[in-house]
Amino acid sequence: MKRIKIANALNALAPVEDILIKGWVRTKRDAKGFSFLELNDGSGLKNIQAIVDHTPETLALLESIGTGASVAVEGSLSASPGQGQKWEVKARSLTLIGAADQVTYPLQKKRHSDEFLRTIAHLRSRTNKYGAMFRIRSELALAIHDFFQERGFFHIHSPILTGADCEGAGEMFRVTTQDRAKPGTAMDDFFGKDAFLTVSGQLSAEMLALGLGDVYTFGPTFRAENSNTPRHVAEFWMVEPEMAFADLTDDMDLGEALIKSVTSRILDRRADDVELFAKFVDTTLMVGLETIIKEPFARIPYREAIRILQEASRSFEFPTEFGCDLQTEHERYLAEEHFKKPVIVFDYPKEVKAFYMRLNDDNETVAAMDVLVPRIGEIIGGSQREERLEVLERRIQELSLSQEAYWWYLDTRRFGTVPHAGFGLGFERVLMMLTGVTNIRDVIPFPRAPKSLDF
RNA sequence: UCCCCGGUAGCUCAAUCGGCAGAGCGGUUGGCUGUUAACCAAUAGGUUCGGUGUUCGAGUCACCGCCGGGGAGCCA
Repeated sequence: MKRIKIANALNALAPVEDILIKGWVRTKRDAKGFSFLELNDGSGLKNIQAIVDHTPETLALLESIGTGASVAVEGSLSASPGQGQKWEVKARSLTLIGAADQVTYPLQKKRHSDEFLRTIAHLRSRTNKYGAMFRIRSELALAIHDFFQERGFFHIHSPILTGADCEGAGEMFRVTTQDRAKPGTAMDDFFGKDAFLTVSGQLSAEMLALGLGDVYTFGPTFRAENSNTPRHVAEFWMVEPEMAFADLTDDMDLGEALIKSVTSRILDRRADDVELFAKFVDTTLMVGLETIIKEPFARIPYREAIRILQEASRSFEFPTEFGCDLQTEHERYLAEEHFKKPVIVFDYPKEVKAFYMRLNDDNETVAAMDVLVPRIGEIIGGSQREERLEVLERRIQELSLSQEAYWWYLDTRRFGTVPHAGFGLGFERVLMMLTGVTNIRDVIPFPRAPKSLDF
């Protein structure tokens, strides 16, 4: 008989005479003459309850079946006389697939701390919370692809290995095939030059956008920064759309639409999983998500943000003068206290932003924009790109960067340049936003961070 | 990397002034029961993160290190 997934079995409209389910035992309760087995196969949050009548054979089997064991149950899907579930499986046969020793199996039938579960990341997807998390994670990835496909964006694969530290986004991991114990130069290495893991797919995305029109990348990104915070990991996933013939307003419109779209999609498709987080992780989650969907995001120029901060009734540790980058405390004040909803800050001083961002007519600011979300902070960072060859060359010079290294980048401004814009969206930070989980290490199955490379 | 807090049973935590190392949950055993993180009873379970030191005596005090959490920086 073909196995049916538990999520589908629980959705049945009528009783089913013959059904086969397989899953892991979440809990076993013994009654007089029979036992209850609650099974979960990961297909959904809800367990299915199986009723196993005691016979000499099943009693022997049930001895070695406890929390964590994997089993197969064949029987009939029947209306449950008990409270709490519509359907249950009346077992005709029970098979033990893999036992779990009750003394050493680390997952108990009770709540565990996130810190402990992180030490058993290989097993935590068997808990309600992490099962829900990784189902939401999967749905979010699909939601992002659908959002862009519906708008005619092409999904491109930007390289993960990159040749030089010219991506301008922080410390990089070096990739080498050389033996640490033997001396050798970069010339002798695999690529004949230094190689690194990418910190951004943006430059590639720009090149492709200036040929395909609208594109996006969605891939792993690596930062070798020694960041020890609940918001940073060394390996994370980033979504980077890039649009030709677009300006900063188009960019902000796209970012806002994307966040709104994926939020409603998750609430629609993974409602029960999100509900778990709303119930046990952050009781204000639903209100916040409704606000994100319904309310237009606030949009203010950087100068206005500075003015708001200066007029704030509270004081800040860091200065709030024109030219200062916005600190975490400033971003949180704007999103959480002042606007109480997502806010897009744009037109930043050129000094605090990257060389490729388009210089505004005031010669002081660039067409950059950050989307700040309550509780999370920066979730999107983007800009209109500098499309004017002379201005771009001057900016590269001002920042003492190498013209030669960017020859191909500059070529696109040399031949048929067009205004274009894009941004980077932190995939894990969206998951934190959607679930209320406050540590980024708990939204990715196997987090990589300084001094942490297990599993 | 900097600042603050923590590390005690499988898990979550307690232990007064430096004086016999405990509880709840989980496990095991037995009982009860169409049960819902079932219930009742009994029971086992310890290198108090590691090292060095102070002391008659250290879970407790000092120093060094490791690990975890929170805040900051860097950033998505």
